[in-house]
Amino acid sequence: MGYLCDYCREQRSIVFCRSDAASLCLSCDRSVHSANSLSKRHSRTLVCERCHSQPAFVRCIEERISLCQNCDWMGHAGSNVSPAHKKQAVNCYSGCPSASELSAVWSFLLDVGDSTCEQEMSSMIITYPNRPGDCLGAQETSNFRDASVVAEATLFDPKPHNSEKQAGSTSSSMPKICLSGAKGPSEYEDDSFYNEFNMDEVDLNIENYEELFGVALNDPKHLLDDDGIDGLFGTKDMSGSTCLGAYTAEGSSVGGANMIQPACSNAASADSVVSSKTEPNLCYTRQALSFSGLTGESSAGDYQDCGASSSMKIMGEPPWYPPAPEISMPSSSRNDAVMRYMEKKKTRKFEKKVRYESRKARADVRRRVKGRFVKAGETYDYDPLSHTRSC
DNA sequence: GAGAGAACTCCCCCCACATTTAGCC
DNA sequence: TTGGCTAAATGTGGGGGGAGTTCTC
Repeated sequence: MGYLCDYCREQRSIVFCRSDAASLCLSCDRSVHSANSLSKRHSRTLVCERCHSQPAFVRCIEERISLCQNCDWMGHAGSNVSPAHKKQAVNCYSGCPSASELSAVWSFLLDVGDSTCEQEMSSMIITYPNRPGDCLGAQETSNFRDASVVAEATLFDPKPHNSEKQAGSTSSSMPKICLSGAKGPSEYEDDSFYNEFNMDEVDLNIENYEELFGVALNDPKHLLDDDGIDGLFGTKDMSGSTCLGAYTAEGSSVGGANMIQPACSNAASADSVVSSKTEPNLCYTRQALSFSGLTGESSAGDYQDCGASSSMKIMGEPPWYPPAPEISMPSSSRNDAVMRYMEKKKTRKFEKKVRYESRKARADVRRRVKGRFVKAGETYDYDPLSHTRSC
């Protein structure tokens, strides 16, 4: 049993939201991030199953565990423990994906050729079934990032295509995308593949989570709040578009350019609104569905940045802290993260929409008396330009 | 447990004036 | 139909203060 959801504190945390620096269960994740358009942009991924405090960026097939960059490094590259473990990249996602969409995001963990893909997918999140045969071979493992290339090319090419062609020499044994629709590998060979992502067909019912992940939603906490203000509990609008994130691999033919785009990287998300506005996500939009991801050439920091590293750094955490056997993250740090999450939840509001920047620019330099504008030339007690008071 | 008061939080309102919009010719 | 002119409406941010909530005794 891992850590409990930072929000409901009842369910096991499954995903990690970097913007909120919080680990959430799936139902809370959906509840929280369906609140408004800003929260929908939060990039989430699986939570590291070792430290339970960082977003997982890779999954070790041998150990059947999803790991963050740090734990992966400490457990593999940084030690003698099976550095050649088969690994697969773990995608990020944003928005309020349905169960089928979520399964699509993470389905590369499964062998597309396996007819039980959907079945396995359903249990993947919870149990992480050991499927050594599903993943990359040892050769591919060392270059697992290429899998993202294939995955992305397969995902985003608007036309049916041969993934092997798209992937080039590395594609022959690359895992393909398996959608939760589980119609079989042939699904990817025609447009029906993308029909899976057609918003008209996307099931946004939260019940899908229960169907897919077996997460009980009976807890009233999972219901959206009525206040309509707090981004976490506000709007009941469930009709927002779904935005799934996945790794964007460098060299991808999609988008027509090689892009080094740390999709999940952004300035530290001390404020989710700001981070959402500035998040340089590279979104490939097809209807209402968009993907973004990491470059295959991203540095370790880039991968780390896909998770909470930014906020953790802001909190003064060293980027590479050694994990403890059971709890790698200091409890104080975790508490800090939870505190930040709660604080943000408390203070989050809909941002004020500035319609006329010119007026804002003027207001920003207008002199005031007790907050009120004063006529030009009159005495004032506050000058925004000099931040001084004249009387 | 109930009530009173203090402490705290939230949010509306005010101001001047450049800009925008609407109406008229 | 288009352009020019005028008047009214709009919107911008910091701080005060009222209203509501929470906490303490």
